[in-house]
Amino acid sequence: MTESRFSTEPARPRAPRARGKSRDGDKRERILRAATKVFARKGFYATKVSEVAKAAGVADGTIYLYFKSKDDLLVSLFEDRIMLLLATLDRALGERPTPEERLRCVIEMQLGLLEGERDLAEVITINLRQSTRLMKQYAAPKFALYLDTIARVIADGQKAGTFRADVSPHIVARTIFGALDGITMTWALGKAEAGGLSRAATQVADVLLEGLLARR
Amino acid sequence: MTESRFSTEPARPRAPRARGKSRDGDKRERILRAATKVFARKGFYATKVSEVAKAAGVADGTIYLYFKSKDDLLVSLFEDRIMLLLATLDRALGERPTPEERLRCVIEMQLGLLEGERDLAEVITINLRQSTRLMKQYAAPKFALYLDTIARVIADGQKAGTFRADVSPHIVARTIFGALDGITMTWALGKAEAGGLSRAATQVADVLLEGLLARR
DNA sequence: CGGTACTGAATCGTGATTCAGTCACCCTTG
DNA sequence: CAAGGGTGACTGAATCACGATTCAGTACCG
Repeated sequence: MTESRFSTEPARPRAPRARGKSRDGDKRERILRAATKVFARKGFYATKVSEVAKAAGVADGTIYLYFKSKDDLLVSLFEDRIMLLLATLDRALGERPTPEERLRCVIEMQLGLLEGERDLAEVITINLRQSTRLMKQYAAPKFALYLDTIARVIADGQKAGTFRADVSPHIVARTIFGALDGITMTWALGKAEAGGLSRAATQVADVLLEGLLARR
Repeated sequence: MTESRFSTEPARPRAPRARGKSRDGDKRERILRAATKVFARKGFYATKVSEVAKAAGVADGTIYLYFKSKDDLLVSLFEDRIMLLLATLDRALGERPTPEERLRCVIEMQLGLLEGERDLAEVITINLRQSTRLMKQYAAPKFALYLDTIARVIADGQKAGTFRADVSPHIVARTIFGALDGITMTWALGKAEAGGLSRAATQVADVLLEGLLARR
């Protein structure tokens, strides 16, 4: 957890080489899944590496074959998932022509990804925010990538004349992201009823779209 | 950090009795301020109690005269500040008659409180989200209080016919809170330019208001 | 004095990380 | 085909630094 005082990051452990069936990708994924579950239940700080190991059905030491440290486990979890979201989103956006559809797509996608994954939602909206250092150094760049994608949707809509042009795409992107993140967080902290997120998605989209449309 | 297995919480340490000038309220506040600064810089987990003590100019043990534990320090920080925000907000809302003004008031107040206090902003948007347990047990109730206040503003506006009635005040409240929280977080993680928050406030308010107004 | 606020060095449990082995598998060679 | 041995994944008990918390003692005030 201490600031590394070396300028060169220690090499991320190479995952054991894929062999035949891929026992390995399997194991890394199993550890990530177990970590999500345990982190969500107990919090990152209160979770012992050995508990993650037990939940994943591997030995304590095995975790260090796949991840540099406990921190790295958390960060990898986030990076893996957000990159997946980004890829899915990019693909989906390709098929939506109008700005309205595209905005709705963003909203439905972010909430949809977490709808069935309460644990993941908890980890990302709560546990990930451990330290400023962790956030700034590792999470912020990926966040920025995601925010840029949203901002581009807004900017395109403005250029097309669909969205009002008197607001900054970046501020709007942060607003949208924050709104969704907040919805997710309160959902995860509360009863997390099934379907709650998608119901919220529609309303959030309705309000934001209405607020963003250019008045003629 | 472990789940307390006792049904009765250990009594919060009584702050040393106020005497004459109030040396005590002073000291508690000094510790809270020091904690804010250090937590923001290093993160909660990586901060040693002794560092907070040094920053506050008191002995390590003194902290335990005012707070139950390191956790309690973080939670108290949050509770103190959000209760202040709530009180200020309630007072201000009393003077704003129209729903539009009231909504703008909420937005300006939440962002305004943090504009000059980057450290506090970091602690609340980032460090506070340590563990699910901490959040659920201590922070969530205060959050709920705050969200209710916002929801009431929305509901009143709907009753008055100013705001559209086809969205849930609670979902809208979460959306607004989340948007502001997200704006604050990205601001704190980034350059945190002076004035950045109030500039954002105007735009967020413009978009949300436009999205919420009833169309006739 | 008696009491209260405060101090800070010592304690003591903890848990991340390491590493010396074990195991399973496959390739080589006779 | 069997034996030998090399390779790399995996194991889990031991280490060892760390830092929250405690508490015996000091200082000060009335």
